[in-house]
Amino acid sequence: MTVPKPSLELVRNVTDEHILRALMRHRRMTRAELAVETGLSKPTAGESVRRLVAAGLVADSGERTAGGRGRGRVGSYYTLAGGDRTAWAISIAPGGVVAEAVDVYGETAGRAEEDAGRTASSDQVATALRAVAERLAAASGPAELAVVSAADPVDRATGRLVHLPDAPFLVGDLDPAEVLAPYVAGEVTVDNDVNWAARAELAARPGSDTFAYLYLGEGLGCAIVSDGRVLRGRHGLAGEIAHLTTAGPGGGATPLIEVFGLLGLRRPGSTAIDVDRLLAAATGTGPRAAGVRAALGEAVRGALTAITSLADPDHIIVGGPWGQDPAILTALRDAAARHPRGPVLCPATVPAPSFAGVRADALTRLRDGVIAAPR
Amino acid sequence: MTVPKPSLELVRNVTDEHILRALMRHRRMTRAELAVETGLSKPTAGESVRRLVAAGLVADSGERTAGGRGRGRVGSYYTLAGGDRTAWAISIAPGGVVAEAVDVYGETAGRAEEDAGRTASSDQVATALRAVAERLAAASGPAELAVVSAADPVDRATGRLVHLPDAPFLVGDLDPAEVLAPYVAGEVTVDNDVNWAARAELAARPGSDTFAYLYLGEGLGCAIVSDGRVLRGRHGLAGEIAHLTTAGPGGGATPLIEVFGLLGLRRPGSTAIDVDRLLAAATGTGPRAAGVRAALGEAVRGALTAITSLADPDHIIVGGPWGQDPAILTALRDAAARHPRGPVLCPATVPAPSFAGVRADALTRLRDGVIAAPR
DNA sequence: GATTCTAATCAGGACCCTTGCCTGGAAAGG
DNA sequence: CCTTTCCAGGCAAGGGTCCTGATTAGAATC
Repeated sequence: MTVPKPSLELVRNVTDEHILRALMRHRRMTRAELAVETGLSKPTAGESVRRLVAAGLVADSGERTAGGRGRGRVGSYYTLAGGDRTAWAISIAPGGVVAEAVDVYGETAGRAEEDAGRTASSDQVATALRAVAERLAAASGPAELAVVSAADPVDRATGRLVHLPDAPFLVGDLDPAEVLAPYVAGEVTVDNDVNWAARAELAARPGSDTFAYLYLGEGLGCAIVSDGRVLRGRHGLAGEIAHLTTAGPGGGATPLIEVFGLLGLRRPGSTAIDVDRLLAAATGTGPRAAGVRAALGEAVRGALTAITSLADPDHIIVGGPWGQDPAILTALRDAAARHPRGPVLCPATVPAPSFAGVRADALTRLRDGVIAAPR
Repeated sequence: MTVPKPSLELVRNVTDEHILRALMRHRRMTRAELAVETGLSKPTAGESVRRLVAAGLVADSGERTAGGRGRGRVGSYYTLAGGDRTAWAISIAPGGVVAEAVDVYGETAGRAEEDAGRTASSDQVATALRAVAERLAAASGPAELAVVSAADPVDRATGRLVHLPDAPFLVGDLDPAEVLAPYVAGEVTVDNDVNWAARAELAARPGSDTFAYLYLGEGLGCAIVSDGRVLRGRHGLAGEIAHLTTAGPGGGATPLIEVFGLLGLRRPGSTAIDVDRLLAAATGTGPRAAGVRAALGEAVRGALTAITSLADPDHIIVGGPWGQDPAILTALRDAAARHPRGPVLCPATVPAPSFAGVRADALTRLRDGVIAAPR
């Protein structure tokens, strides 16, 4: 039964939710201001505040109105009781860890970063994550919950980073939830960085809710957003395109990731793409660079075709260090134009997109947690 | 603002919805039975019935309880006032048109079929559709709404069948909504038959909400279901896999649909696959048939890889006249096993799946229309 | 000190749901 | 034939929630 039982509790909860969300937007408000903000009557708003104070979700801040405002009776400012609780937004990449603590008002309550060097082992990354959590906990207390972006495929059920055979594995073997457990009271949500980037672009472009996000960097990734939802798949591995069949340099059917091996653009002793070498080889005006760009275009075209065929996006956002390079992007556009339903490619717009995505989700979850609190 | 304004009207609407849905499940009920069924109190249920009768949504059927039931006071049986209104579920395929009228109770109020011959033109199909609508309207009155399955790609915005370049186009140029307009009062919903088949499989397998459906017949189609939702894409063309890059008979990168041309398995003068010839060529024990099966397996493997990479389904359901052939399915399984994240293939289980899908959707929409009626 | 202005509260009324009790009417049993 | 049993339906009271409109409380201004 999807429809709730009719009851007055239902409508009361709706009222309380309006009050709580208004306090999230404005930090401190009097009963009268709350009534105006929510559109409720003054007595109703006042009664809801009384309930919420009794439940411990809202507190009289002690501050009084007056002082320059009007000359009327002093009003009491109310605030959320758990206003100092925070959610953590964390980005884990091979280069290091970035974390921010956000409060229910959406403000940053703390920030910590830890460099891990370009070729860090998974142990080093775990250590960096632990150090960041330690500092953040010291600065702004433990977290209610954490939302994590990782530069590797993430198992949806466990939140662990997983290694797909022969695909780039950048951060390495890691269970963020386990590392963060001492510092986080509630749930730790983990997802792939490309999915978070796609969610950030989704939030940044209202009215555009069906697109794909193609990430071209050390690793290859793709996120599909359809009707405002990110496709995750059974194991959370949707968009792991390394093994997609495409056209290799010789025209033969080749898995996408192997094309970079054939072109000599994978980092030696690693599964990752060597971005620096790729940029050096593919940019410039010579015929050799043009040849590399054409080969990359052909290879990526297979991925674009698959995305277009299966997901029918309105456009494909291309992000990542070499995908956004102007010369390469042009080569990709040329290749895409040779397909009947060639997609529109556009560069990513949100800076630090995956971090923006986790941060927004952390805030949403923190706020929803307050609304869902028993009362 | 996603949360509704708190009001008592909200809770009253919830009550009325419970009463209406109970009457959809049980056809006729007394006030007392409704109270038990909905979990509401007798006065509340009775009051809701009074409101709904006044609004014309519910009617006293005239029937009285008594007669064998208990020995108590006679009760009045109430029924939905619009119980004779119907929604149409229609399947349009090159072979012909099948349509059913369903009422709010989920029962079939009428059925009509019209054969159109194997190689019907789009005009002939339109004529068949009109004839079916005519007969259905004569038998059970005009429809509140219609839900249509078509064996071609469907433009999401307009509901028209669209012709993608060089892809099979089976039914032909047709706007079902226009043909049905004289017979249908409300909305005409059109979608691809493979999407409907996937929705039917989704309903048939509770607990399994992330899979793909691959249709292998005269046309090629694919539906992706993730977290219980069918991926439709910007134009409704998600899953149109004809141009997917795959491995051709010679090992070169080839669009999927062209493989059938290279193998000589497309119907002459048409863009469709010749299923009979394909089955004749690919089944049997000789080495030639095994070779064809291997080529088909390699070609389809590209599609399976793309689906697995992009959508990460739990399993891939294979349907369609030649996809379900045991020998071919075995060849597909062999090919899939050569992929690192090789998907589990299983044959379709729902008979007449796309019709089951439209029928269920028509019923849902008809019922939702009753609930949403002004009162 | 009177006036003005605003926050908070009070009073009254309209709904909506629930529990509990009562009424009407028909079958079953003596 | 009369009484008992049983059940649909209705009535009344009580608890909640919301709203409008009026009133009180307290501080700044004149």
